Amino acid sequence: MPDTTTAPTIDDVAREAGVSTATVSRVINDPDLVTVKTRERVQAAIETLGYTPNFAARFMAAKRTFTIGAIIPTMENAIFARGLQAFQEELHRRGYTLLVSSSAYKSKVEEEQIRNLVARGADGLLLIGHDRDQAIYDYLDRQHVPVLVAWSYDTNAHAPCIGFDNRAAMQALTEDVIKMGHRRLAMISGVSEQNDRARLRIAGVRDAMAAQGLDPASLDPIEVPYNIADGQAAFVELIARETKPSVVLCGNDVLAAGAIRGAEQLNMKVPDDVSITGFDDIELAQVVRPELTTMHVPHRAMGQMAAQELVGMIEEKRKGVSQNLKASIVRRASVRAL
Amino acid sequence: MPDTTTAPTIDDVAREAGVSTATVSRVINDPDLVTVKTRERVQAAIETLGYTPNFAARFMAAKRTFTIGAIIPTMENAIFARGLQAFQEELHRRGYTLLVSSSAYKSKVEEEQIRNLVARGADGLLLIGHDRDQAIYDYLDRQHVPVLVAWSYDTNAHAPCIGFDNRAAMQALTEDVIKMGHRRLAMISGVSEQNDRARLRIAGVRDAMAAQGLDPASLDPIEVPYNIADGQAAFVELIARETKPSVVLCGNDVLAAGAIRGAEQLNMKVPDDVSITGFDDIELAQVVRPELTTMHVPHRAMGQMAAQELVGMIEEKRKGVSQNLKASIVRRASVRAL
DNA sequence: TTGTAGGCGTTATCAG
DNA sequence: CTGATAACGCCTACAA
Repeated sequence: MPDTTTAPTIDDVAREAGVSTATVSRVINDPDLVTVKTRERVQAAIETLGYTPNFAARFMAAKRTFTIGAIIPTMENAIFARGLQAFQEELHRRGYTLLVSSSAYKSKVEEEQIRNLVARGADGLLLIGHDRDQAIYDYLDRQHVPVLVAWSYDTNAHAPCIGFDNRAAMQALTEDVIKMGHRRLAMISGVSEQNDRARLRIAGVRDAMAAQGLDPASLDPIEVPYNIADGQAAFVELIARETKPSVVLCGNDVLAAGAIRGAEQLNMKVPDDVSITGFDDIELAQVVRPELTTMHVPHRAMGQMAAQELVGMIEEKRKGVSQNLKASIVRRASVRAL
Repeated sequence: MPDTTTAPTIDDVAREAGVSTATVSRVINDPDLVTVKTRERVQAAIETLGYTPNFAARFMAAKRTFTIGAIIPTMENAIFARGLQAFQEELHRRGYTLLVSSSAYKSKVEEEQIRNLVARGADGLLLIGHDRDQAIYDYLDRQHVPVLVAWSYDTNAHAPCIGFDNRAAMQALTEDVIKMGHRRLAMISGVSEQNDRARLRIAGVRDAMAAQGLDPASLDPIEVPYNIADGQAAFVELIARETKPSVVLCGNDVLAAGAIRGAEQLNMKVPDDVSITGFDDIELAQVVRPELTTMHVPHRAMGQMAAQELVGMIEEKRKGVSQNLKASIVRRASVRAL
């Protein structure tokens, strides 16, 4: 009598089907190696017992899990949602499962999650941005876990990446704004510590200022967490400065949405009294009024390509090749020419 | 010479520290059982080798992973984000790691993810809503994996739940609207198949209509996926009907945001020409213009309580106890009295 | 085509 | 307090 109080194992299936465990294993992993007849018998046994292979055991024996881990800074806003969705879809298509954790933008937490996912046998990891301790890369190296970085392109970095040039993109957007006549620039940035995207976007604004004859040092960005309330508060603070900005460049669309609220709060009209730009072009950018002028990021392409590349690295045991995707300016109503 | 091409194991640590593997295991899992001296020696060895215990092996031996799995319908919009964040934080506080997958509202995918998480040794599972095949609950039962359902309260269901009464909440919101003078109601719902939240919200609208002397059968909800574009299209379709609605009740805030865009597209003023309501009270509700009258759901409380309850079920090996949280109407500018 | 048996990295039991 | 050693469930040579 089978033990129903515990999950069925491959032994139970073997016994039920009257074959060896090796045969059961084969019909699961390489069905062609088994006669149709026995295969069917085994499958029936699996069915009636409701057997599911135990991943842990499988992993220990085979060292493969067909699982990929992704650690994103946050699930609270939609910044990574679309890209991750595409990543997951492509992974699914290739027979991999995605496990995701969020680090709340805390590097300690991220490290913990990385170790966790690795210890759990993730065949590969997707990380956002390059900024993290070298020790983590060393660890990943020792564990032979392929890592791919997304959302940021930087060939000098330790890991291959599928992303875009945050700095150049922000420079382009800023130059566009300057060319529309803006001279008094202000910026609301995400917290730049351990966040290359935020850091590089600030640098991009300064690049543009320098290129257009403005003083880069005069930019004094406010750094706040990426959420609407903080963006709003930062905007109010910015407007209170002695030289009131004509445009507020935001590190992302969420912050920009907050800035728009800040403007409302101060009874300022956007873009008549002040222009505002975002970054990322998430759905939110078209929901707020006025719609945001922002930098469009190819979220889905990035996610999909990342999946392809990471799976390639795993299956072909090769180094990843980085890709620099194109981000492009989307001009909408939140900026006006002066 | 230690093998540096492969991850260090407990054996390596034991050798390095000159103790047995059992001792190493002890300093990791129950440090008090070991002398301070040997403990320190072992910890040093762990440090220098960069050792991380292998979860799979650990799971096989101990049958515990301190991991909890959550499967949410989507990560693309923020509906579940805040609650999940709170869930994760509470879990982290209690020493558990959260692994999340998204099912894209597809029951087949969800089932796959469930099996995956279980096979992977999840100590417990968080699922959204009650609607799924009985077979899945049976499977979970056989595997002795505790399950908790969130976002929906229903004591007749197979699993304990931490949620709110979707039906009663929607009824309350609808009655509120009716009492403001609205008689021509229309609804944009999420796809209700395998989605009790959507289904119950429709029922709630009908309950309210019946209670207020309107004909429930006259409601002919349009069901679309939960996203802005579909909400917009549905709104346009609704307005084209022969009896133009005075209020459009939406299954959630995302759909409502879409409806607002639909109104803009048709040059209708909200709430002057048509009122619109949402559900969930996510951040989006306060970003759109006009701000949404909606049903506030206690996302964070729900997530936190779910974590507490699920951990309790796991650690005390007991049945879960359901909780009916209170959702409350938030009146903002998208509805006007007639 | 199928079966046998060793090993994967830990934990836990039982001695010492 | 510490050390052997037997599981845990599966995969994979190797044999038959």
